[in-house]
Amino acid sequence: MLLHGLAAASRAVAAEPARNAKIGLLAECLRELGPEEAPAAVALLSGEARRLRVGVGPAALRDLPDPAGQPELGVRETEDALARIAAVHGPGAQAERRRLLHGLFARATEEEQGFLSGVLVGELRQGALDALIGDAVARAAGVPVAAVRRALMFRGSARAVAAAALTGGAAALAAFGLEVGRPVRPMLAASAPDVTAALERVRPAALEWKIDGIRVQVHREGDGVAVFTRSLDEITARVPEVVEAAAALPVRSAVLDGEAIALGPDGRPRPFQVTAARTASRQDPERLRAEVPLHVFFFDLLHRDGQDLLDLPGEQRWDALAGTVPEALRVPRTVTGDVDEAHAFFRDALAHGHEGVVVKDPAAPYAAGRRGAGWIKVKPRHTLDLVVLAAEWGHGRRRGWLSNLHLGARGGGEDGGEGGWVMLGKTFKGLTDELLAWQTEELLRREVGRSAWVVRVRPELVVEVAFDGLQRSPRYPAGLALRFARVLRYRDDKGPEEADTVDTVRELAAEGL
DNA sequence: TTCCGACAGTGGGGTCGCAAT
DNA sequence: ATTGCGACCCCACTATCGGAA
Repeated sequence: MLLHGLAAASRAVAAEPARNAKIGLLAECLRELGPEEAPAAVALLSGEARRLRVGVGPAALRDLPDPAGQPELGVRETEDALARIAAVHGPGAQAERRRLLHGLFARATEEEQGFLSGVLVGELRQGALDALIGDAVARAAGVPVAAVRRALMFRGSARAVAAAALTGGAAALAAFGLEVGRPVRPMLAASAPDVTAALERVRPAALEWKIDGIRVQVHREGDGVAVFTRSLDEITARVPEVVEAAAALPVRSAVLDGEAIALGPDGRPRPFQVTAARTASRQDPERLRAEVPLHVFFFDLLHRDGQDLLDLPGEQRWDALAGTVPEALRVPRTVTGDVDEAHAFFRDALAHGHEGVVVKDPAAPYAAGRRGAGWIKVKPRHTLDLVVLAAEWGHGRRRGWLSNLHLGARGGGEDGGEGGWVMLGKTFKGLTDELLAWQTEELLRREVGRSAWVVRVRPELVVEVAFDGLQRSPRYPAGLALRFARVLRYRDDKGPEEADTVDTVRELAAEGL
């Protein structure tokens, strides 16, 4: 099949609102492609092709050659071309990548160019990613959806699962299982506003500290250890402390789930930025660990000595973990049905400088790759009343609306802020369609200037903003930025002169927020 | 040669709308 | 009613390349 056909299918999927219909369109397309070409199509459609690190982003897509008049690119050929671009490294790489990219785009029609750009920046916007594509693979191959889902959980790659399903059917999918050394998709947590709400959903529950580090999945086989991130990238060489901790466990083989975090000499967590920088760096790990030591807190055990545990209830997995991992390497935990006791545990986690708690259903199996209701995270919520300084035009379904808000605190003006307002960050979250329409109108009424994406406004509207914490910022004038800011509501009862001041924010930061 | 800007990619993430159940 | 999924974009950071100093 030509890329043309795939691009057309993607466009049809985007235009179709119903999920079953999207799956039907995708399945039909995969059937037409057949087992030879469908895996490549799955890689392109699901965003997996991009994860090869093609090295092409929005900037490289800004000036492109004129499109071809006639479609001629094949699906397989396109995937191969992207892989070739990804393989280019070293001096002259940018020029060579550009040459290859332009060669590819010059052979693509206008619609194909748009499709390829979407693939490369991960913005296909067809309303179908991994999950729906998985369902489409199941339908095209005539196998149960559950079989595909399970294979996907054990094998991050939708491409590989599609190839197996379409050539070997259910039997081939059944061969996918937990393999020590190959990462599975980590189980994710839903969230609740507070401990009480979480316990209403799960009771009694296991509560564990929520550690603000990076997720690690640790595989041990004999003397060998491999460490993977949440996105299944391998970081073994960067985290020797984790490797040593796993190597010392009294097992032949194990797959563990946990969180790695930089702790200070007092045992209190360092800011997330410190952990992130440490684990992202590929410099000499021995020097790094001397400067910023990591600690690992394990909270789950998926496999031990030849036995898969992930279908067991959480309680049993924890018991197995407790029998395998010393207490110092386990996340602090309690089991209770009592709301007061749960609150006390939550407060204790915060008192130790941690992020909050994860409330877990003791009966829940390990639902890899799902944001199931089995785990619920709870974090304290802070709020500020801030002023809207400007807004950016939205994309996709927010096109035509002012979406992303620039948020400012009241300041003396000596902070480099404009007109006495000090910008602390942006947010586009928490806005309903109704609110988007309303704020677009109200903000345009207050417009004082604009550039390509940004409309600056008179600082008159006050929003109540929730956020998780404050972080050091090299970008914003106060040297501080909000973490995970989202809009709760517009304060029509407050004028800008009643907004929170940057001094208040500084005090919060000093308190360790 | 060294420095620095631009870019890509990765870590952490919350909330809404809607289809399906 | 609830759940699952995709879309909407945030901020900080490192690595890399390539051109300026």
